Amino acid sequence: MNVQEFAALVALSPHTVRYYEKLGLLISVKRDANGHRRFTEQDIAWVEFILRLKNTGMSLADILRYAELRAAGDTTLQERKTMMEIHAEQLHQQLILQQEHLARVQEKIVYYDNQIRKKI
Amino acid sequence: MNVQEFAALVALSPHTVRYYEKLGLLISVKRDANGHRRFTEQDIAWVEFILRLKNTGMSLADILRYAELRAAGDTTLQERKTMMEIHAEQLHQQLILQQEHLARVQEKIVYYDNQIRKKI
DNA sequence: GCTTGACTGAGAGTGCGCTCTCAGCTTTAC
DNA sequence: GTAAAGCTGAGAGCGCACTCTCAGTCAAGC
Repeated sequence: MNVQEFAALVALSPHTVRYYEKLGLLISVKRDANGHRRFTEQDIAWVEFILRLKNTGMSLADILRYAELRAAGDTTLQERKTMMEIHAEQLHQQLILQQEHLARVQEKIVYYDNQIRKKI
Repeated sequence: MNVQEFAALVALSPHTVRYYEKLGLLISVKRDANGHRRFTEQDIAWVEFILRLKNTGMSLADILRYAELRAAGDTTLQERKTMMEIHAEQLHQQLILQQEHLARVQEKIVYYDNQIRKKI
């Protein structure tokens, strides 16, 4: 598929897809005779995982490091596993924090509710 | 307390504290005879709540809107409650997503673990 | 009286992650 | 053959949230 179709499937703009490839996040994207990118199902799965990492707070620089390890092959399995373990732990801590934040916001809603009741 | 002590207590830099006041997030911070800011316990509680909103993805522009409602007094209680309800719902959805992301990262760790075992 | 240190506001600079512009190239349709 | 559509890379521009620089003011200690 071309860049437009691919971008639509992963909910990015074609600009952003090209930007990610330029950064080095999308390694070995095939090209046709005109030099136009041809994306595959594997590219979709890969970008979707990248977006999970990004949406859980990993910087593009760190994702790039991960993409480079992946491109380097099987010798980097342990290193990639370690990266994911560290990230999973951070994400776990982050989830605990977010739950605490949510509880405080909910307390605030109850407080406002009481204030509003008092005034009526 | 002065800006330095205050910044340390809320884990911001003095620069950022002045920046937040300039934006309008910190309304009615007292000043001493020299024009130096004098922060109170109430300012700490307020900034801590602001930081909860920020750390759960609310933009400073939206937080400013909230701060302005708060400064406007009791007539905005309902509006503030509505803002917090919308934010709580978004945060709740975000938590579900993050849990899904964490599960996928953990699956990846198991996958790497299996690959590494196979190679040994 | 003079240095040191902490404050002040205005405004410039930074880093990140896009987002867009633009000139040039192909292919397709008329 | 020519216009339209969609691609290309290079590079400029943007929005957000800081972060820093700088000139100036003031209080305290020597």
